[in-house]
Amino acid sequence: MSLKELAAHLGLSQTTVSRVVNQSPGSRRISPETQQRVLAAADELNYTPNALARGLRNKHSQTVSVIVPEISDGYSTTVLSGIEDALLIAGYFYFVVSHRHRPELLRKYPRLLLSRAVEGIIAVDTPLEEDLPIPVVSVSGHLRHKSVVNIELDHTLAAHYALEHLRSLGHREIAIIKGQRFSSDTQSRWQAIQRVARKLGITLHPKLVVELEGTGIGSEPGRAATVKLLGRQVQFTAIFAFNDVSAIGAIQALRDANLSVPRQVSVVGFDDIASAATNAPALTTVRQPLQEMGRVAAMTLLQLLQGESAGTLQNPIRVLPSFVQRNSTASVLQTARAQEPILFHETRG
Amino acid sequence: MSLKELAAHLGLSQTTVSRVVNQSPGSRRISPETQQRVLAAADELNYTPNALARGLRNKHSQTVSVIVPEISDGYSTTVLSGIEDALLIAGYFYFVVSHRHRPELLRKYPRLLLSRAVEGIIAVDTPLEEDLPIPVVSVSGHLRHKSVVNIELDHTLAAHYALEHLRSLGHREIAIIKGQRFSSDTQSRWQAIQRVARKLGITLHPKLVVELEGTGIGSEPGRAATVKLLGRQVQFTAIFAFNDVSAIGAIQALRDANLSVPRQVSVVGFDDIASAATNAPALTTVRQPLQEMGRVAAMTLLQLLQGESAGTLQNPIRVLPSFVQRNSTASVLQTARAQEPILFHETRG
DNA sequence: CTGAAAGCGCTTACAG
DNA sequence: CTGAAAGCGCTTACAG
Repeated sequence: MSLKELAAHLGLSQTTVSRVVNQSPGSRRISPETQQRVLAAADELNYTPNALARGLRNKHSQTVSVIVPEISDGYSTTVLSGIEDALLIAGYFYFVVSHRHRPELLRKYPRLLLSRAVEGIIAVDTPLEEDLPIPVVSVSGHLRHKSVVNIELDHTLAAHYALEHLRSLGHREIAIIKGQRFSSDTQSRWQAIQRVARKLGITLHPKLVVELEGTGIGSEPGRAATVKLLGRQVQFTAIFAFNDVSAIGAIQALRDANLSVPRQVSVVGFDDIASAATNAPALTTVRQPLQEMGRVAAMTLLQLLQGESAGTLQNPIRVLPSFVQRNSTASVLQTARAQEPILFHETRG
Repeated sequence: MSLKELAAHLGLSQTTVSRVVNQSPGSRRISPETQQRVLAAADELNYTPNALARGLRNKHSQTVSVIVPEISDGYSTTVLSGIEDALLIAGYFYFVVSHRHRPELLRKYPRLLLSRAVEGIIAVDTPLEEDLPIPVVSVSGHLRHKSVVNIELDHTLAAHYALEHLRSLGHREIAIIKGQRFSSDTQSRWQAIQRVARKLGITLHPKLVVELEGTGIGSEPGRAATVKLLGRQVQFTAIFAFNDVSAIGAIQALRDANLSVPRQVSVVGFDDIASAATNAPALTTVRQPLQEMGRVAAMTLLQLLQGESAGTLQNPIRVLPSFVQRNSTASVLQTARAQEPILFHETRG
């Protein structure tokens, strides 16, 4: 059922019918009776305007895209659920694409999306190389292009929560699991940790710093990093992990090495994904307000599409972490280690 | 950069340029030199065809939609990751919408999507009321419309895995947590459980059957159902939960009631979402090949879009579960209960 | 080997 | 108060 057919059916012009179904300005002067007739017929004949034609004519597609590293992880999807709320209310639909850290996908997706006439892009934890001709909002992406508005967590506060918590529990030998090189948050989080550690008088021994490697998903990279850490034979009583999945992996590795969490080693995660609360043990973690970050990102993009300039908005837009204390951390005084030193190298295969 | 501009730049007609950039049949007879010139210019001037115009003209948008109950849960997103692989390779993009079990969204989304000219829909665990004029593939949706191809798990085998496992461990008093009324899998899974229980000689006491209630996400509904179960003061040594998140909730409720899993109560989940393995205790569960189900759904939809008729395809397409034994189940002989009866009503508030 | 022209389904400036 | 016509950016049947 096209507009033309509907108009023919009513004995009216497409112009008139278009005006009333869209309640466009021009519809103000159309007689109420005609309006009723049109609306009734549109409803009865189940007329739905063709969004392709409308988009072509109006030069806007009411479509945006969300680009994420991986659709199946808890991080991206929590952000997505926040994005969806704001977007669908505004009448926008969105394409989801995931690049899985593959450089060729990162390169070609922006162009592909442009050819799909998306009006804007939300990039989640994704480094976008080129400066795009459409508005971009970046969540945890730390992009420095003019047209990009960044939504960023306050990493200093985040680091403060975690390190101060561990320090107050008596931990001094704290291992850090840094993020993968390709993860946008890795640098800023690591810098914040160094800054805060210095302020708190905590020394970060280089041998107690490992980084996640590879594009593996789930807890595997965290497990591998922790195995490597244990292999270095340097004493530690706590681990601050880059994110919850790697904290979960770290706990697996510690358990495999017969180290009890939190009795012998405390572990702090990051993100507070859904499974953090149900993990064994339940994860003490720095919570990112992921859903809120998604909602803010979507609302910001909507503003940009409304014509707001990226320059006039606050940029970056900061969001605040919170701290969730559960069962993966404990006082170092209560650990076995306080009684008898644990020789980590004993645990090596 | 439009086709018209590109053509003007080259001193050629739109027809010719269109033919070569699309390598359409007509391009066979265009001189190699012209082809080279066109391709070079297109590349240099960064020409990207307007997908809206192309879709309007060709009557296909190269777009489909995936409709899920909830974007932020592990189930939908694992299916989504399987869908994405197959779809993007074929040059299709997809809109994601989530209905969150809200009837008005379930009613209006199909129309909205139709007006967006989507060529097909993949419905994940979602009941679609009307028969749509485009191909629909349903994952765990159990839809019975002519135009719908269903991807369905073999629920009989799934029930067999779980119940036979529990029976072999000595469990006789097995509680069942059924799914929410609105969940498409609820009926078929429950029927399979009854059938298999009968075959295995297991009696399902009506008082040991509870159902998940409400649209709450995460583990909360499973926890609430288990609290209700405990309140009924009927003896049981095992729970077969509708899915992993409710199994996780059940374990929380049992722990709150001072019942140890698996020492006093065994719990079997369903799905094998990512957090099943890292839960405390790690979940014994019936695994659905969710990613494969997504991939099969996408490939099937692609076939239908290629003109294959739903009638000629196998329907439903069955996929097989597998069984993953972890630490949430144990032999009933080793339980405390074997020595001394546990009075569940003692645990009530 | 190449092109002029029609038409996909809309919206809107212009006219009456 | 209503409509005829142009045009958004494409593709393709038809013509030469």
